[in-house]
Amino acid sequence: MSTQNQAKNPPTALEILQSQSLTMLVQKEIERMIVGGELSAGAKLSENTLAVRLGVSRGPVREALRGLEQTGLVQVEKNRGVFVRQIPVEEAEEIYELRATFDQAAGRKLAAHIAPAQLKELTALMARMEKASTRNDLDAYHPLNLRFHDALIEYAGNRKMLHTYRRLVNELNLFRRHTLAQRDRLPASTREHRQIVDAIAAGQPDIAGQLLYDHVMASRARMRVAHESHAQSADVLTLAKRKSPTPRKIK
Amino acid sequence: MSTQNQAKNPPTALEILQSQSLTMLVQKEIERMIVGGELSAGAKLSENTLAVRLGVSRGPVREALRGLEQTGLVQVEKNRGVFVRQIPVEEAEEIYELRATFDQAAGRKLAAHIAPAQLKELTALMARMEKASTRNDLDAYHPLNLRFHDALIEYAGNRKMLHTYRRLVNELNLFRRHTLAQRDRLPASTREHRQIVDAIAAGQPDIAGQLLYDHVMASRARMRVAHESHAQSADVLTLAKRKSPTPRKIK
DNA sequence: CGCTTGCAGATTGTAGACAATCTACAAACA
DNA sequence: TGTTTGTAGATTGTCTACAATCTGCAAGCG
Repeated sequence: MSTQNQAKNPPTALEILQSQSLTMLVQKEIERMIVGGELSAGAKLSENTLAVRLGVSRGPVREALRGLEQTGLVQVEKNRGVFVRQIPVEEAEEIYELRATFDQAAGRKLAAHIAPAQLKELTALMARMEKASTRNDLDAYHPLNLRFHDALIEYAGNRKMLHTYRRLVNELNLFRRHTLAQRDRLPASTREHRQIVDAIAAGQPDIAGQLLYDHVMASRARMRVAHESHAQSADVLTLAKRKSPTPRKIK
Repeated sequence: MSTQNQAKNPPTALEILQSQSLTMLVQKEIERMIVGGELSAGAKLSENTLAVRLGVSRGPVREALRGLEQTGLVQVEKNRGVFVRQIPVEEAEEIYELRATFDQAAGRKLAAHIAPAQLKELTALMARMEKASTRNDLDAYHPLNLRFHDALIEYAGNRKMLHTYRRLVNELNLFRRHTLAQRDRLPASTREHRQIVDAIAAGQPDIAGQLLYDHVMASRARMRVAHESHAQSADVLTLAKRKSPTPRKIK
């Protein structure tokens, strides 16, 4: 997908018909519902309900769900159904650590050689984040932050890394509380971004890499704190909302 | 899967029946056929043939193929069929670079704190590789090398990283020529392994990480050389063997 | 009163059938 | 002779139907 047509060549209607099978469309739609929050973590996905709602039969729905299982968005339990995956905090932390590793590697590469246009784009994103930060506008800040880090990986020029990174970030969306971790830490986060861009512009690979690693790991630490502070009430809510808990009931 | 029952608790027959749906079994079987070389890169996978051969209907086969598509092992072309993916050399290089990043991170962590039993296991694997190296026995060396690097990632203690790493290595199996790259380089590779284990044992994170990164990137360079030296004849063969080339024919 | 057991409804797993599309070959034409 | 076009066979995409399993509730039993 992203290996072809990178940000140019709008695919023709013919190509769309050729490549977009019902299954793929269904998969994208379900994925949209999940990451968009329409289906919350732990929710059960009924094949029949989805099929009726999307106007197709159960076959394509089942195939789409198999695909989503491999991407880590849903969890299939035989004869019981498929559920939106619940990411335990330990797994979220592991993903953060992986992201830190990716960002570190990207930072190194970019500091060694970055195209002027790319550096300009990073600087522009950073400027917009600084504005959002002064307004303490988390809703504006968060998407910019995502774009900033995504751009870092993209500019590093390893498509496999970019693909893997995006899959991980997508999965992390299932762990809702991580977004809130940034609240009240926008100034610190913004400052770190500036240091990172400066190190890249100055051509200091080790420093840029280390700053990025520390930056992401700091987000991870904030996420954990936010999780723990809300742990009691939030966990009770989560458990109550889930219809059938992961471990099979034994009567 | 690997998050539960890690190398203990042999799953009971009951748990097997509960978790193993036909689709999953079919998916594993097809995957085995692919990585085992029974189905070579570019080969077409006929739903009907697979279904008959495995004694099931087309439904589970289609679902399994959808899953394999997400893991990157096969490529689905609408109304044309699914094919075992062909990994271009550029993508193989990207995977090597990603592996290098993973190994670097794992080396750092292990040098900081590794359990004695784990260090002992790494040392044992290394000793067996040295023996294979003196006999110039690539068939014995290669699986040991895989286990060595897999153990490094496993011992680093990030299950998400391990899962991602294994998926990448699995995908790399589709790029056949990379195994041969090690031939005649066993002594160099073995020497590097010893340096790596020494750095880990000595508790030198930066050195262990750097050595591992360089080690994998050296494998990548050898792979590229091996690829280029066989490029002409091999590519002609590959193209001839493939029944329907990726770009759609236009009459 | 609490626990077990059996049944009814609903949901998932699988198979088979039909429609849409592609591929290949052969016939027709310039 | 080379190109185009039409058609037959095969393959894939999707739907419908049936079998297997699960869930929840109520009746029976201690």
